[in-house]
Amino acid sequence: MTPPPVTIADVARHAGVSASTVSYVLSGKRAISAVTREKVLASVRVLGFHPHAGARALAGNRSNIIALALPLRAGMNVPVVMQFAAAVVDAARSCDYDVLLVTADEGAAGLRRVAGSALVDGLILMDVETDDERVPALRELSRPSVLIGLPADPAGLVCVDLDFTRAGEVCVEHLAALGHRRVALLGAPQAVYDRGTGFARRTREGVRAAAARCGVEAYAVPLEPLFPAAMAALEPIGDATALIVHNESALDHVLTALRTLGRSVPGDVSVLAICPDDVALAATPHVTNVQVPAAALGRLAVERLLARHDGDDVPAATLLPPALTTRLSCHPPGRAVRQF
Amino acid sequence: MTPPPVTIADVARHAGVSASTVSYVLSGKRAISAVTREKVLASVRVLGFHPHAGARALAGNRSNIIALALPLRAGMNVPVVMQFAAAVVDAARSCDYDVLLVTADEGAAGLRRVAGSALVDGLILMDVETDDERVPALRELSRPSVLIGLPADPAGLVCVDLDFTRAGEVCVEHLAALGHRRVALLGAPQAVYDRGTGFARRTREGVRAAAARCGVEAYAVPLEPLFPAAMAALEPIGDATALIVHNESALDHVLTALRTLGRSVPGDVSVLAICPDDVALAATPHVTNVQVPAAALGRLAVERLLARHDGDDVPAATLLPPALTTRLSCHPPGRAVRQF
DNA sequence: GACGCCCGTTGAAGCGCTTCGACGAATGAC
DNA sequence: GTCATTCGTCGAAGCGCTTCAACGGGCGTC
Repeated sequence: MTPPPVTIADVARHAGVSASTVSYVLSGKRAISAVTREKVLASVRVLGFHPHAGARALAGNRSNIIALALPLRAGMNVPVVMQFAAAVVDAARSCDYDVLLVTADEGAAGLRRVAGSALVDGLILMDVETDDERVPALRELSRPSVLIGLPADPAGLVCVDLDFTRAGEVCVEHLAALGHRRVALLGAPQAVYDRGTGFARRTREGVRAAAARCGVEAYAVPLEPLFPAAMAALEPIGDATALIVHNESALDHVLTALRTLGRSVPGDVSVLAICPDDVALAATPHVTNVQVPAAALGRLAVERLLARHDGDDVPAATLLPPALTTRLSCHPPGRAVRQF
Repeated sequence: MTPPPVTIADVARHAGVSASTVSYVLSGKRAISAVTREKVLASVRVLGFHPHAGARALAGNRSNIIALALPLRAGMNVPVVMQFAAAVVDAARSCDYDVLLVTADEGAAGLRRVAGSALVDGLILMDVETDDERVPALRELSRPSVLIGLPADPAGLVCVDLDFTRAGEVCVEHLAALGHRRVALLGAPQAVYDRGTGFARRTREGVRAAAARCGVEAYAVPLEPLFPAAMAALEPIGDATALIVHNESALDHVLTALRTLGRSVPGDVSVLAICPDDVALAATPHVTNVQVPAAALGRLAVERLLARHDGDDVPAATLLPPALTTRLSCHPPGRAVRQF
């Protein structure tokens, strides 16, 4: 019923060369004459040869798989996680790597398992918490790893992330320059802060630091991504003239809540978001935002990982500078603006 | 720097037995005396032995990995996809399988690659389109596959899904029983219908069929998951007394839009959703819903796949019957209800 | 014209595991 | 007491690939 699988020996026979020649053609690790190469490639095509992944991993001592540890728990900022995942898969595939999905539930044991069994050549972790049990485990693994995020103690680890502290500062500086003196940070759900997730806290610290520096009064309010929660969150900060929303699932709800309260954007309130560009552009009006560069970070993580796997050394931490894109949702305070 | 990996031979030596005995202890495929077993297991523990995945795959002719093909494209109903992914990973892990992430971008070639190279023992596909190029490819693969969803021509394939046709019918029947005579289906974004995604169309057909049968007038409107889109969608269906929302990302926006228009739920309009329970419970008021059983489907897909891999034969298609949970958002039409 | 070199190719040795067939010891039947 | 069985263990073969060392033939050099 199923045809017997094609092996490298079949290809070799068909092309009239040895198996090692086929291997060298495919890997390019040795010079092969053009004529032989073509013969071999033709046979590969004709026979539909796919090298056996297990055999390759065994002999070559590399599986060409990387593990991606994702927080699949409910309540995560799901679309952004997906963007990261897509970026990682994309970047990995372009380097001929596949991606093994590992959930955070499996914890450190799961990482030890996939690394210890040589199932993967390296690991990428997302959403690492301040006191994540997996962080010490990573240091003892026989495979390299890269974190997307910044744990409390990044010693001995390679991390990439957006510079959220700076992002918080940039937001405040932008608003301060426009003349705002009272701003509110609408952040992640409370649970995310409690969990000690780095990016949420760092943004908050950046906001506070820049506010102090710029003579701006700053509130910080956690926020569930639901309309009633957005309404409730706006209550205690009624006098803020600008909002920084660091919660992409809630952005639209915040805008709706403002509309419901009869406060126009940017006429009465300026709104600034830390979110992916597509979210900022899907909102009405288009929201000035600091981009969360999921694609760039995913790609960078893969690059760093493969570089480490090849024995190159790489910077311990790379924090991408935030980029603020001005759109239609921010204005100086205190003067209503006509919409065009 | 990195200690040399522990092999089965090391364990055998340490335990004073042969390598095959270790293998049999670990696989349980042959009777082993209790005393030997304990000795071996102790050595495994002491040495921290993890069998080499590649070697195991090569010798055992099974990788213990399944591929999960996900639509990582933007605009998908992301949280539900995540729920499915989590369920699949969970179920797979509980059977000692790992999950390889394959994106829809890779298309049929990607599936051929992972199956052809024996990287995976089987494949699970989500979000298959009506004329998906991958469907014919699946039939020729040397590995079993299971679809979550129902393609136009499921011949020769194993599929599991919610019975969305029936779900649409159940919604209309429920509303008809309450006395509603004009209902509107607020569905997926237009692009999803255009793409020919099965579940969206089947729901619509179910709604239409049941409406005709029950003497109910039914509109069907596609819907983007944004507040302004929700507002716009409500306009042409102002006289409907009940809404069926089959778009979980838009549910909250629809409720907000109704509130904005001064129409109370369920006083003026009944709202019924096809969505996961947690989404229905997060809304205000809690929304009567037909559950999308992501966890059950994910688990079922894995079970079916592994059964096929073991050579058992399994039903070609399994459509789970929809379950409607009555909450607070539906009432008979035409009489405003006081909120308690 | 002989020598050494390099290029393209090959055979063979593993990589670490599973599994088959075989073997010795212990057990039960008669 | 002998013979057939069963049980627990072992040795060896082999899964399909990569890679090393080696080899033969063409070339340039003197």
